[in-house]
Amino acid sequence: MNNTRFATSVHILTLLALKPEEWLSSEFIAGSININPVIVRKEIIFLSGAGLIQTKKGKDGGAKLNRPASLIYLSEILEIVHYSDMLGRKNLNTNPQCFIGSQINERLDSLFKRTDLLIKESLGKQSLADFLNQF
Amino acid sequence: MNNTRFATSVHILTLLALKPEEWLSSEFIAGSININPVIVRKEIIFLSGAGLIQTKKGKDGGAKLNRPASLIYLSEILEIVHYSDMLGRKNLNTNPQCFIGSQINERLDSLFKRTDLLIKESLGKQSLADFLNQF
DNA sequence: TTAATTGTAATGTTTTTTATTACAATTAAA
DNA sequence: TTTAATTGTAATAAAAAACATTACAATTAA
Repeated sequence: MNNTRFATSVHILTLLALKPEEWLSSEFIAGSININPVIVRKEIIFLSGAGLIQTKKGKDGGAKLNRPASLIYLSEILEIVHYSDMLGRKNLNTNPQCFIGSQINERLDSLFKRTDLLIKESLGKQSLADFLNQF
Repeated sequence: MNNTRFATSVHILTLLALKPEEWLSSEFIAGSININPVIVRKEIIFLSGAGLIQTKKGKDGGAKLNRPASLIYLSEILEIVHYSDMLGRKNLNTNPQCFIGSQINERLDSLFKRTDLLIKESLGKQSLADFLNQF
């Protein structure tokens, strides 16, 4: 993947972790990341769907953490933003009549999956609180 | 990253590893991957620049491995395609007046670098020959 | 009743990635 | 010497992905 979704989600959650009692608005969060509030709201929907945060509509609404930052792991964030195939994309349409072309995507798949798992295991040891404590 | 460069390079090298004595043309290789030959030639330039393969111009020219596949590691390929920030991109332009916004990219950088290193170490244990042997 | 906010859709813009065309330079072989 | 095949390279086009923007209904608090 080559987008900013992981960085954006981590940023959102770090802000929420810093003020666990407050409802932070998408406008405020967007101002910290310096991106459009709609992008933040869309990302927040995923985080909320995964149970990491809760949101409140209407005046003085916003988002806040649903559990302590010490119980939120970076691996969860990675899963929420659908990161996989960290080593890139495969060439679809490889030649089915070629010995290599016909099988390479299965082999790459296996390699990619093992690599993704390695990263997830590593991020599974790092909590949002750990991350925030580095500031 | 969200491109096919790693997959393409591995594909090229796997074909070369299968026929270590032959000069394979970009046209032939492109036919196996099913992409444009110019893309293959461009990728080959990087592989050649890194010393993994050699090329021969003119009629009956092409590319072949420069060392045994058992001495080529997947980590080298990763480096050649300039993969880094495997966890994605950062939001540049974060708010310098925000406690989080002003520091998050340093923290993410550190996290991203550690993650990249982990992957490189893992791929450093897998040779091209190992990969080909799975076919 | 008003103001602030989320949720969502629709559309537009920018950036990244891949493909295509073209051709000079090189090399092998007829 | 001529021909054919090939790399190396540039320039441009097309396609895909990512991000931004606008708009507004629904909701909520004050």
